[in-house]
Amino acid sequence: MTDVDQADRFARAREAQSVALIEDYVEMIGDLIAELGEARVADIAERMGVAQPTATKAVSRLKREGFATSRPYRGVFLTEEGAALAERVRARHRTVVALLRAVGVPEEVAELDAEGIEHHVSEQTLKAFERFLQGK
Amino acid sequence: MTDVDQADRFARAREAQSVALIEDYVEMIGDLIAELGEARVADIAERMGVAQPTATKAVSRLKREGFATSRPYRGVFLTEEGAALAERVRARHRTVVALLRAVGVPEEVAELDAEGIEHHVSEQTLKAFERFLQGK
DNA sequence: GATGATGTATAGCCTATGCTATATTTAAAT
DNA sequence: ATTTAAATATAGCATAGGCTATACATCATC
Ligand SMILES: [Mn+2]
Ligand SMILES: [Mn+2]
Ligand SMILES: [Mn+2]
Ligand SMILES: [Mn+2]
Repeated sequence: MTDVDQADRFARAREAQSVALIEDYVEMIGDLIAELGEARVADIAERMGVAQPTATKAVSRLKREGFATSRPYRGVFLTEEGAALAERVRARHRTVVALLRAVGVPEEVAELDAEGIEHHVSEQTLKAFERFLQGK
Repeated sequence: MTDVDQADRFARAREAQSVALIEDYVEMIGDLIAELGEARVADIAERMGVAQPTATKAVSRLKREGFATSRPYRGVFLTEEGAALAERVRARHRTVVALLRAVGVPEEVAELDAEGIEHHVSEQTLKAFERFLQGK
């Protein structure tokens, strides 16, 4: 393998990382809206396990990147794009957990590890996981 | 699932991320030493796909955390702890690639995704992967 | 051994993601 | 309607990880 190839891999992993937080926030805001009818910054912060100003800042980024909207002192909403991303991320999360379970990982551990793994599973790998799960 | 549980998961994923760069650097420095007899900052930078000062800064962190040693204008060396980490990381990387291949992921894609996934695979999941691979 | 090329370190900058402390707004209670 | 409590925003700080430009050291070459 050439140095450039490997450098590309690392660059890809770095990029995935930068997207990971967005994905987790968007998915989780979707959960809150589904469960409680709205997503308040305080709830977002509590579920993410971060301080409230950290959540506020994250929401700013989601807005800047077009995944969410909000007005001062009001709840947070997902744009169409945000809702679509949340759906994709949620489905992928489920598939990753199912794959881990299928190869013998205990449920608790599968859920734990999936939270990180999911962000590095490409479309191709996801498809392979789905085929594998069906063929069982 | 309680909010605290989920918050813990996210916290764990964040922690894994913070360790990920260290793991990649240490593994790669080990590769360089094995291949070239030494690891120079310039080579580290090239393989990581980052600028040279970025690699220098990373090496500083490795030293600070006890995984590497170096003297100004000389190569970088792994401590015992660093070499042990490199070995663990390399083995885990291989296992993750093997598991992906075993469930039908093409080799190229497996290598690409593994570079990110590996850092979120717990000991328990790794053991499950190994059992699954043996039982085939 | 002087010189030029190469490698490394340092300075200074940026963005992302955390935090605490505090101001401000909204909502609830009296 | 006030007052109080709760939620949110903002200010200011820290660390990690990027970058470019530049100073400095080492190594070859002549
Ligand atoms: Mn996640
Ligand atoms: Mn998830
Ligand atoms: Mn990696
Ligand atoms: Mn690796």
